[in-house]
Amino acid sequence: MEKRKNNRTKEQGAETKKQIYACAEKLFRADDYQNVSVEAITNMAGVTKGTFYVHFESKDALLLELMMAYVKRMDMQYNSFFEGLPDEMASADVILTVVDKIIELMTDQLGCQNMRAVYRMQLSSTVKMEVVKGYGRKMYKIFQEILERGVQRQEFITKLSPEVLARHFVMAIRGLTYEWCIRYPDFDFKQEASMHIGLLLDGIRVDKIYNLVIK
Amino acid sequence: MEKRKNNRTKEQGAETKKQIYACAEKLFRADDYQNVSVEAITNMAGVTKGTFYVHFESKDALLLELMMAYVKRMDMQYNSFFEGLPDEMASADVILTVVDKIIELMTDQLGCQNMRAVYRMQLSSTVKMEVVKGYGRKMYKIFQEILERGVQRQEFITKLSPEVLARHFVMAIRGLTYEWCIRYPDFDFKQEASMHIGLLLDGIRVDKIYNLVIK
Amino acid sequence: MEKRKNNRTKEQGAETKKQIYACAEKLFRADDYQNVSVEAITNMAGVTKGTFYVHFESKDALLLELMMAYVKRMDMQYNSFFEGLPDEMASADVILTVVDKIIELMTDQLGCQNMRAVYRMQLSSTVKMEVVKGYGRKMYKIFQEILERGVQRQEFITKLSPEVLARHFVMAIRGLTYEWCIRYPDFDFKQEASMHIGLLLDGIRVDKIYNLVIK
Amino acid sequence: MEKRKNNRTKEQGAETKKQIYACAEKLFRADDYQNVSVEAITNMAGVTKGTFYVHFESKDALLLELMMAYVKRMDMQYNSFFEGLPDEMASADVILTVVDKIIELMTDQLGCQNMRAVYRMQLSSTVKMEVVKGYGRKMYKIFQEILERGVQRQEFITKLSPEVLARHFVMAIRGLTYEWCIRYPDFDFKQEASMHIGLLLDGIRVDKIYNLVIK
DNA sequence: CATGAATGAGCCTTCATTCAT
DNA sequence: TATGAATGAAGGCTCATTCAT
Repeated sequence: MEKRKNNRTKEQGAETKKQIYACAEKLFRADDYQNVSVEAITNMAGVTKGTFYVHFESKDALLLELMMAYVKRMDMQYNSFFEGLPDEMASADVILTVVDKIIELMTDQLGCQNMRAVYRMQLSSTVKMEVVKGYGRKMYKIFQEILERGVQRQEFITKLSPEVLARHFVMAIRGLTYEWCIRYPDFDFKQEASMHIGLLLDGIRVDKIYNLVIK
Repeated sequence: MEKRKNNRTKEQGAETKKQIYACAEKLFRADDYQNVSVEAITNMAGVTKGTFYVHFESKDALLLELMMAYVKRMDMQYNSFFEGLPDEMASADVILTVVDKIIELMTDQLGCQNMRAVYRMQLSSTVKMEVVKGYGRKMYKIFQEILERGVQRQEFITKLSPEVLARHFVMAIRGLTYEWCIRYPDFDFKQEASMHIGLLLDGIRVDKIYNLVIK
Repeated sequence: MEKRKNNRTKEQGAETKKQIYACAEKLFRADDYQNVSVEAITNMAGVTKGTFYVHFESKDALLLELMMAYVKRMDMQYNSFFEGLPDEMASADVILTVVDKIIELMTDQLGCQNMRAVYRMQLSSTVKMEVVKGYGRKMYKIFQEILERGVQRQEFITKLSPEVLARHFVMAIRGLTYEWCIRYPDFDFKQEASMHIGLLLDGIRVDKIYNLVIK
Repeated sequence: MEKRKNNRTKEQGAETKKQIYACAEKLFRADDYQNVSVEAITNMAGVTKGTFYVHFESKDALLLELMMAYVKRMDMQYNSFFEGLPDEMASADVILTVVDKIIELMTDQLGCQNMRAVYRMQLSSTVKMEVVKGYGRKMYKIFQEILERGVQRQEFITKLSPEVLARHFVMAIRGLTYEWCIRYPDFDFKQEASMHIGLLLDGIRVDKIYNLVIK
């Protein structure tokens, strides 16, 4: 009898934590981390401030958990999306499609405010970078793979190694994301990214070069 | 006699303001805007809080002034450098040289920590965006001008307008700068920028394309 | 068991609020609203400033509650006294008796200093007028009712409507109260009020007029 | 030569003081004393804060001067107006006309905010009452005189002495003024005062009583 | 007489966090 | 697990007043 109670209590506890978690996410998406108070979160979650501290060590700890989850989730999603693409697809299209997906995920799942928080954290020397540092690692690997294949298939031509190129693509994505963060909502993330990555690709795409010369 | 007195008090006032200004800059460089209190600034400047409000309408107003000064200073320097370049220089080289100069200015005059502060500020929702939006305007104009000329001289070929292209070059610079800020000191800003901008140029440089095809 | 605990904490909270409330009242009685700081209140109440804001949204909100309580208490007491009066009593006497009672309540239950505080508050532009405006509403209704009945019973004769007349009686009471507040203790509130209201009644009392004419 | 200079300086000084004075008056009329800052006054007067303290010991001192001047001016104006009325005018009309004039003076020359300040001061035990206390003295004398004459001419009939009656009329005026202060701008001071004083007069006017009985 | 920079005490309010229950 | 009262440090800002010039 006691056990059952314990289980139920635990379940309820987990439920409550999830609730808080979800509300925090919603609020962080709408406003800056610093402007979202614990009270606002607990009010939305329908619990008291005390409860918050039962489940989270601090506001910072919550943010950390949140971001770790994001990074993990994003990375997994990039990857599974990438792996789902048909092998015969043109490498340039693969890159453009993946980029599109990445932006879609950021826009829909993270939201601008959250991304902003991540970027701000990276610029704050104080904050534990470890968590956030992992961010982009998967993206880098994917780009590298695609580029490598593209070169092998002679779709791409370049003097740079796939590793170096991949780094620059990731940098471009990061730069665009930064732009999105500071220009939101007056920035069409998807379109600008397509164009920008398109530009980078133009320099290495065999087909484009061929086309230009024919003309 | 009266004038001199007046001048002297005025001078002192300006001095104090500068002092506050300088301390604020130092502190904002080290920490986030929101975490720097007016009191911290005035303590460092050796004045009272009241004095702060003699010279600045609010904490926000100070930040605004600070950022405007940054933007203005940088913009002026880009420009005077650009105007000093010989007209007959190849457009691609002009771009690469200007980019080099921009990086040099940032590295030598502002420093990474300072730039970091600017970027952090831009990510703080507190700051009125209007001012920040002006940032890079000069850079943008310069790129636009070079690209336009390059197209006219048939050094560049592209389906995009010079305006759009310029925007993307500026974005690239910004992205690289962000990268520099978060990777410092493990990031060779100059080299990475040259390579990155080089990649972007590759897609529009007539000479490169020609070379590739010949081979 | 859980409930009792909850109740106890709640009780303590209510207790604290009351304590703050009482101290605020005391201080507002002694000095102007603007000159009483939240800190002064909390110091007196033996709590911290933070606690204040647990129980009251703002200093203004506290004042509002305070005033509403005053108004409500007084109004209830007027009313129950009035309703206890015999129906057959002469209307002029009813008015004079009610006025007597009103003065008695003010004198004995509120006290001059308190009334002073209320009047000072009403003169402070800070306070939201809506609440204050309600003040005297009950008194007004009572006067109106008596006057109406008096006219119907032909004890009173006047060209003015009971509503208008009632308003003027209320104003007279308020004026007298103000006088009491600033002249205390050199002002025989009860006597002066009787005389003053008597004068106002003289103009509408049929019996008085009749008497005068006979003579 | 020195003297002339001194004179000129003095003149200018007086001018400046007047200027500050006038601006303070304007601002106090528009807003509460506590909400009008020294800076606001000096800004409007086009002088610096330092100058303010050359001419006035403190903000309070300025208010005091202002009020003393008001009281004096008002009293003088009541009086000269009253003395200008034709001797043969009916006493009731004299009272009504004088009351009208009093209200006019308050409305046009003092303004509601100023009056409010006076009334608040009277309710503040701390403030030096001496100055404000004189307020109304002249008014009382005028009423007394009119009432006395009215009784002598058998226009008024009452069991009360002119002194006592006069006191009640003054109280009524004060009450109405208080009402004006707290109800402004939703209070038609002139009309309400006419009506109210009319009511008081009704009880002592021989003509009115006569009229009623005839009907 | 006039300036205006500087003061410093004070104000209201916020908020992450603790803790007894 | 959940509550909610209490904390206390901090924060941005105001303003009457002083004083050297």
